[in-house]
Amino acid sequence: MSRPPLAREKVLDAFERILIDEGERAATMDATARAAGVSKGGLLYHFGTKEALEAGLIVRLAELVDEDVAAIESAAEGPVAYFLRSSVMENAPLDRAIIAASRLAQSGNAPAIAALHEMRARWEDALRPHTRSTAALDLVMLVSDGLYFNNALGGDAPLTVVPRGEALEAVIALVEEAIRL
Amino acid sequence: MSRPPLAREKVLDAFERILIDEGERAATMDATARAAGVSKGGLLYHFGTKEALEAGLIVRLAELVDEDVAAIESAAEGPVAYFLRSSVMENAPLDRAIIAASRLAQSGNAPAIAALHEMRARWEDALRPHTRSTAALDLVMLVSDGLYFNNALGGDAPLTVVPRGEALEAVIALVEEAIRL
DNA sequence: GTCTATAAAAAGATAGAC
DNA sequence: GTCTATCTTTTTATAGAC
Repeated sequence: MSRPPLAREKVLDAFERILIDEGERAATMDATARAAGVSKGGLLYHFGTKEALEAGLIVRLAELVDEDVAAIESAAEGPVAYFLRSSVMENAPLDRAIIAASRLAQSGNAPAIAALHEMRARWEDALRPHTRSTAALDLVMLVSDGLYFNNALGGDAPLTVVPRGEALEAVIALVEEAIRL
Repeated sequence: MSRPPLAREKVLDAFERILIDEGERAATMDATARAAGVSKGGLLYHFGTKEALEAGLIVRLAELVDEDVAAIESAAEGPVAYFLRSSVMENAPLDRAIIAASRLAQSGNAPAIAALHEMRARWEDALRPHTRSTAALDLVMLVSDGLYFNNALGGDAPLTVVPRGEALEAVIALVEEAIRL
């Protein structure tokens, strides 16, 4: 696994950041190049089209999902609690990749939609053995979705103040009670 | 309350539809005019700027939220069950307005963010008397968010197959058990 | 690998005819 | 109220120098 060129990663970081903070519309190649500190020509050497730039982000997401699923399966506190706690956006690389990909998905970007689908399927597979019924698994996934996508909506101003700390632990306790095997 | 001009409503419908199905990027004034069956000049008579067009959508959302909160408060089956069941996107006018507004919110559109915040606050106020704790209210809101925004992501291809029918009822039963007063 | 220059198309908006 | 024509700026992309 060779280290990718630094400029390439900087471009990808910038593109991701603009998608998250300012939305799909603002995430132009021009704005991305400027934010990455390279010229448009420089960007176009690494990503020849906008589609290639978007695809670069999806590849990054897929790699981070691999790591995440492994962490869920081996969590000491139990997969469900770990999964819900890690569903609160912490600005971690995976969180950022998910939000950026979901921005692309909303414009109908097929690879982004497929990658998010697969991510969800893998989470479900990892959690299924730890829930007592389909409804229980659905409940866990829905709460996770709520935690993620609520905070993802507003950029600076999240749509809602998602429960944190004590409040989050209380919700996790309610869910664990409801789904106990 | 006088009936607004037909062309104006057609423009708003078209703008909303493109935002939902194709995303923020595709929702240009040109594309909106074409989809509404009017010329760009015709559109600009009703909405002089893109900002005005976006504001028109937010006004529509606010009106639909008023109706929805009234329906929640007077639901025969109980506010929580009604609220969760109606959180599954049914392509109703309110659902469409929420998704369209959330597309705008993701670009940092301040009125859209404010309107979605207020909507959420009003839902919480309506449901609070019917939950036994803050955590219980959080749980209900998170499940609702999960139901909404998951289906909202993909346009044609929703991110996940949100539980419907029997499966949805099972989740609602789990939640009602967990939050019982 | 990275740059400048530039082309071709699409964006938001204005002016004015009907 | 609705249209066509036009202007300006932005966006994606190409060409070719360094």
